[in-house]
Amino acid sequence: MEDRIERIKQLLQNHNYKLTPQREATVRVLLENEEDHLSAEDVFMLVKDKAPETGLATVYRTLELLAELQIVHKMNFGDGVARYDLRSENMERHHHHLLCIQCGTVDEIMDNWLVAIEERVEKEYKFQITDHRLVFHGVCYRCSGKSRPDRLGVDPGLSN
Amino acid sequence: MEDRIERIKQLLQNHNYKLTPQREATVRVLLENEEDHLSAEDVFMLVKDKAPETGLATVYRTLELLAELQIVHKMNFGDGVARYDLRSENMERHHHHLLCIQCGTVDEIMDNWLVAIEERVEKEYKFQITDHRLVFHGVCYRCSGKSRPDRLGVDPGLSN
DNA sequence: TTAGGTGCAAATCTTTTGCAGAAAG
DNA sequence: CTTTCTGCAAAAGATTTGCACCTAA
Repeated sequence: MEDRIERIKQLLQNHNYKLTPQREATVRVLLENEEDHLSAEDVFMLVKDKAPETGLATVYRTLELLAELQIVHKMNFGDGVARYDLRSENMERHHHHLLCIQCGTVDEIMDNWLVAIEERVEKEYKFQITDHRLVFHGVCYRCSGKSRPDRLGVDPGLSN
Repeated sequence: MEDRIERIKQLLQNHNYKLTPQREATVRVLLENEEDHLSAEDVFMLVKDKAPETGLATVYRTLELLAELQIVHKMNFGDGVARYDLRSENMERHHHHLLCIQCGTVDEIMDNWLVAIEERVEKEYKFQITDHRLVFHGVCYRCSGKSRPDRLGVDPGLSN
């Protein structure tokens, strides 16, 4: 937790940005909700708990900044708001989403199944890949009354 | 062309919707630009050529309707506008996107590479897939000064 | 005839910006 | 100090909605 903040602080400073209290609060919120895909408004409300004087515009600016520095991912699930999530430091690009069309939950899955496909795309389409976004739409285990799949790991919420 | 319109007309009528001139013009625009990924505003401007009295709100309403009926795909490439494209009738779900981070062009590729992956997701994550969205971000053949890859087919524009 | 559609303008919602006043390094 | 930030309120876009008037089937 603290070490990750420290690392992000370094990253900011390397680019001549300051780690203000507002930015730190924002980063903490993201860190504490790594499992979720928060909208700017979501983040704003959570940030207000830590630093009540923070303005919404600042949250937007911070999220944009963090996305530029590739500290967070900005995503769009088609519900009219951008959603943000921390890029966890190891498994970059091995990270896809399951969007439930019934309850709207977004689960994350981690796999590197696309590696072979990426190679083919690069070759056959002369396209130099830097990133990808893969979202499966469908019905999640909750909505079809199944137990939580082992692959998803323990239910979120308590860590940090 | 005409037969596809006829089929869409049937589909609408099956759901108690009418094929008004405005809707027909919208469908024709989508049909004539199958290769592209038009925004609502784009569609609106093209529809005005065919049916000048049409309002923007109607275009939005039509696109939403067509998306509900799964006649078009509504997509979000992160540039702040929704983009729409006809679901061509056969190769459903075998259809991905290459988004160039330099020129912004979106190319379509067709492949069923994900079939095996979908099976694993369904089994290992207990997730019943209905659809997926796969976008590769990177640099296209144009921006890296290469020739058009064969796999992409002839340059668009003239068909129908 | 009548349920479903339409255009227009106003309303909503998300995100961005201008600016004068802070504050981090 | 000086450059970078911040809050606020206003602006900008995209999309939706209310309403009185049409029109496809």
